Amino acid sequence: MTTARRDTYTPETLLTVAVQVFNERGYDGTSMEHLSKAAGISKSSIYHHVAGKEELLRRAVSRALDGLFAVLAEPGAVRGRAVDRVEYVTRRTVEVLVGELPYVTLLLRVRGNTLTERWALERRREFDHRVADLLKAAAADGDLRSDVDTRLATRLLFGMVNSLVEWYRPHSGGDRDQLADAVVRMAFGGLRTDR
Amino acid sequence: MTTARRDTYTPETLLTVAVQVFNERGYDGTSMEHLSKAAGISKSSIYHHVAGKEELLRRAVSRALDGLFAVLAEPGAVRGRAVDRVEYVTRRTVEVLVGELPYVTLLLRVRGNTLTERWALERRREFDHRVADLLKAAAADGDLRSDVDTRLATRLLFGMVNSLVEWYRPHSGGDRDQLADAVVRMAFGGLRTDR
DNA sequence: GTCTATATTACGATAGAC
DNA sequence: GTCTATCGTAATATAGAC
Repeated sequence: MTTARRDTYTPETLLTVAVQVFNERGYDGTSMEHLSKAAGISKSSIYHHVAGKEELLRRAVSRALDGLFAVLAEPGAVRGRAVDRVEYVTRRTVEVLVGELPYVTLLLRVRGNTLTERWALERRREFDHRVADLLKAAAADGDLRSDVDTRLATRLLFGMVNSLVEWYRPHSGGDRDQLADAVVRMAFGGLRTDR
Repeated sequence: MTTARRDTYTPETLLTVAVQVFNERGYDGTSMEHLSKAAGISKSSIYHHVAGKEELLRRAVSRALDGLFAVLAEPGAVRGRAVDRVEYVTRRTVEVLVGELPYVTLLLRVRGNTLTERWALERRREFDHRVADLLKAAAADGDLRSDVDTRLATRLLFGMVNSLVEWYRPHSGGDRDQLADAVVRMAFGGLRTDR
C-alpha cells in the first residue's frame, strides 16, 4: 500500500490518494495511518492539508454530486419529449459515473454515520426524486411500459446504472460511449430479442 | 421450529440483532459496544455466545450465500431453454434477496479487509460466473439481444437485481411475487413500450 | 511541509465474580 | 449467562522541532 509520491501535496492531490484508499478499504475501514502510508507522508502532515478524514469525504462526495446534478441542468435533460430526456439523463449519468468513478463510487457507498454522510444521502435522494419526476412524465406520455410502477422503474434503472461502480475499471479510452449505449439499450429495450 | 422471544440469547438470535446494526452502520462502523447496546447485554456477554465480530459476519454472509447457491440447484435453473433458466434464476434471486434481506444486504456490502470478507467476495464471484454461463448459453441460442455483450449484460442484470437491498423494505406479505415479476419484465422486456 | 512524539479516546477481547 | 473491571492495541488528532 506504500505508494510514494514526492511532490508536495495539495488538498486536491491528497484527495486523489485518499479516495482510492477509501474505495479499497471502505471509509470506516480506513485509518489516518492507512492514508499516510498510501500518500507516503506522515499522519500529521495530512492534518496540515485537511482538517481530518471527514473533510476528505466531504470533498469527494461533493465532487460526485456536482457532476450528477450538472447533468440535470443540461439542455438534453430539460428540453424535448420526457422519455428522451430520461434516456439522455441515463446516458449522461453513466458518463459521469465513468468520468468521476472513484468519487461517485465513494458517494454510492456512504452509510450515514456522520453529518457529512447524512448530507450526502439527502442530496442523493434529491437527485433520485428529480429523475423519478422525469419518468413519471414519460409514463404519462405513454412512452413507458405501464405494467411496472414508475417509482420502482426509477429505482431499478438507477440500481442498474449505479452498479457500474462495482466492476467498471477504465482502460483504453473511447469505451465510455459504447458502455453508455449498451446500458441504455438494455434498460430501455430489454434483454430479450424482439419477438 | 418455534421462534418465541427468548430471555437469553443464542448465536442465532444474536445474529438477528447484529446484522441489523451492521446494515445500519456498516460492518466496519459497528463496534462491539454498538452491538451490546442494541442487544441489551454487555460486550462480554456477546463474547459468551460468539468468538467475536467476524464470526457474526461469517454466519450472516454464509446464510445469504447458501440461499443464493440453492437457487442454482433448483429444477427451473438446470432444465429447459437457457433463456428461461436465466429468467427463473433472476426471479428466484429476487425472492431470496427479499426473503433473506438483511443477510444478503450485508453480503453485498462486504469490502474485503478480513479473511471472511475475502471468502465471501470469492463465493459471490463464483455465483456471478455461474449466471454468466447461463446467459452465454441463452445468447448462443439467439434468445438474447446481440448488441450487448454477455458479460456486461450479466453485470447489469444483477446490478439491477442486487440494488433491491438499497431500498426494499418488507411490508404486508404477498408482494414478493409482484416485485419479482416487475424486475423480470423490466430486465427482459425493457422500459419502453413495445414499438 | 514534513517530521517525531504524544495526548486522549475508543476499540476488540479477556478475567473473574455472581 | 450476564455482569464490572480491565488489558493491550489502535484510533483521531495535536504540539512543537526542523
